[in-house]
Amino acid sequence: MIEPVEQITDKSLRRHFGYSLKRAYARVHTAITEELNQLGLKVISYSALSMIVENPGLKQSQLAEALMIERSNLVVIIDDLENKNLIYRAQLPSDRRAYALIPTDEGKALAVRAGDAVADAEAAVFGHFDPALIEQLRPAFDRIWSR
Amino acid sequence: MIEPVEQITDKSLRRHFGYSLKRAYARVHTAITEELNQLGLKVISYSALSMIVENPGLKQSQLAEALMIERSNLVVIIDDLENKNLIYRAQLPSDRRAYALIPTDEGKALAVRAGDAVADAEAAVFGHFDPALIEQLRPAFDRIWSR
DNA sequence: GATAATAGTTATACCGCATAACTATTTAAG
DNA sequence: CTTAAATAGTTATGCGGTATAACTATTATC
Repeated sequence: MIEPVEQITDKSLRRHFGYSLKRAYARVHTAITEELNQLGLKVISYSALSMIVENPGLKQSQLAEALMIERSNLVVIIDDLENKNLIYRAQLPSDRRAYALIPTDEGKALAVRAGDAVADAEAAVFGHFDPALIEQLRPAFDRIWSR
Repeated sequence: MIEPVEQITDKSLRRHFGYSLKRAYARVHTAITEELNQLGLKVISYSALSMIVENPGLKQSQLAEALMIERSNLVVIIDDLENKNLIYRAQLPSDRRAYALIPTDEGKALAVRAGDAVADAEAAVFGHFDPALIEQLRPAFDRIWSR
């Protein structure tokens, strides 16, 4: 005889730390996305803009590699930033195949505002974390990535 | 005069802890996906199978809510698990609209193997973490999620 | 000078996820 | 009791993120 199940448990999944990580990241990602959305940016376009402001003149292929996305997918992101007058494609005299990506003053200003908005969003999510713990975690997580 | 940029930095992005989190999660997700792929499972279908083994007889709508996915997207996942003879849809006498999801012996066995495979993959990624730190982080991350 | 490699672009496809609409069945209201 | 509303499962569809292939223009290599 098959009976309905009232109380659902997820003990077998909670065993995995990756699930805690996934869900925590989902919260951060949502918070950041909403903040950036108010500034007309997506997470990936904010990342691109920040990198261009920090590394003015870099090429699309360099940016794609740094952001670990495909060159082809970067095109529309750059198009969008350029249409919004946040950056522009400048001709590289040394290589006529490539573009040098340059931020406009407007782009530089927005990068600062967006960076602070992202930091605020993260602070709201991790507010109850000990700052010392965050600084302990950062290199530990970065090591996971860079190996 | 526009010059090529040799060395690309990402200081402005490294400021955000969310990036460290994202990249670390990407690594663990990849590791888990590869392990589960060898067992013919995706992350989401492993999650579904584990929940069904732990809560035999639950309905699809209950499972969808527990996994926080749409009912409509769960259908194909259940179809797949059923086609692989890992679970089956049983009629619920108390509600002819709903199915009771029941694991097969094969499904139960695979859930155990897959769970261990996931745990191994996570251990490989977080191997250099102090176990005490993990157990400190788990409830902290879960609190981020459940608020 | 021919060949290979690189930069940017376009088109395309797949996947994860969300919404809407539908059928069948159950529950709630009048 | 009958009708309306809610629920369970399903199908179709669209959107966003991501990956691959093919193409043109240009540069580097042999």
